[in-house]
Amino acid sequence: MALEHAILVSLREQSATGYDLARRFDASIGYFWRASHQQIYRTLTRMAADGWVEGATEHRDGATDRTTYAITTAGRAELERFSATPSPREPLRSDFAVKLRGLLDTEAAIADAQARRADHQARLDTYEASAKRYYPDPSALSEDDRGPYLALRGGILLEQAGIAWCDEILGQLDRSER
Amino acid sequence: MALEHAILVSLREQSATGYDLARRFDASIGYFWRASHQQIYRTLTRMAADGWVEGATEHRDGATDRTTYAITTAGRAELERFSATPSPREPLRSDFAVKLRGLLDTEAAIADAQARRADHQARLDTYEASAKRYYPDPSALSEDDRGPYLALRGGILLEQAGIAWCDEILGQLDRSER
DNA sequence: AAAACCATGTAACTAGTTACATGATTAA
DNA sequence: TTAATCATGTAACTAGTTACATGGTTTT
Repeated sequence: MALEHAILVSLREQSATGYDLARRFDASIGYFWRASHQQIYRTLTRMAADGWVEGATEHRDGATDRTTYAITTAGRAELERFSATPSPREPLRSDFAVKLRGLLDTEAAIADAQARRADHQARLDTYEASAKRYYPDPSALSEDDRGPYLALRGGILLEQAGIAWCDEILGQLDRSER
Repeated sequence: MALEHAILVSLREQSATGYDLARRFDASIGYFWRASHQQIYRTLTRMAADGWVEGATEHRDGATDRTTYAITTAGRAELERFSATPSPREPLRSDFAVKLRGLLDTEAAIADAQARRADHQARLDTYEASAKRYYPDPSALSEDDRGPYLALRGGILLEQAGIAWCDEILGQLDRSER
């Protein structure tokens, strides 16, 4: 399970509250692993019990208590163990491909493909802006940047493939629709 | 949830036992939606209760009873409803990308990328063989073949993107390793 | 004779989603 | 003064995984 590991990766970069993590999971690390705040709080509690993270609670008058989590030595060890373990391939589950496979409603499929294309394009734009901003010269990356850069490249390649797929679908279905 | 719909798509093509479906989920429809036999039997029971499929049980002396499921009118209606509903984008969850993002062990990452590349290549070979066999002339597809062909094309494009990603990773990490 | 395949499940567990809930602080 | 943001959760539910279980039939 990688939610724990995604959290560890993020906390290694910078300690954070559950709330901070939830926001990071809306971008950066969240490009590769989705998680809701409910899940994050639940998982942080378990990780603290396991000793992978340590929470420091700050009482603030008026405002809600705030717990900032930091990665522990055991957490770092776990990340190293994870890092050395081959990752299983993610099981593929695509509503859209299932729908295409059983194609019944061409017009709906066209609308769907158009919406997906726009979504892919929007993400691609985000990723490319990130790449340009943080890694302007990929041939001269610092050691710390290589991993994040390559992860981002994966996102870019996947979005591009998604766009190419939508274009093929639209090409085929639009033509046969007329 | 698309497991029900993947089952309906498959049963619409041909009625089947749970066992048959489980095997189909190792190939064809399973290229786009993974499911274990346990999940399939459980889901078929619920779908029968919902009236989307109908099971006919055959008692065979000596051998285990066998229930063959067929899609019902209600099941077809549900498939049409599904077909007309925009599909949400699948939430992205990649162990491998998380690992890359927090890159700690370059050698392990290289090994991982090599294994993934081989896996992508193997699937790509399978998909391309399927495409060649069943849809030798994509410019002249029958109406029934358009959906399955386009779904397969999605698989092909995704695997190609996966291979390209692995190659970039290996290019970067191999170079910096030496 | 052993292995693979046919055929169907139960049980316990882990992961993820959806809905609901609370209450302060800061920016428009 | 209204909306957005900060901050944290509980509860109920749905989906998926892992381990275990049974027993006949066909192929090597």
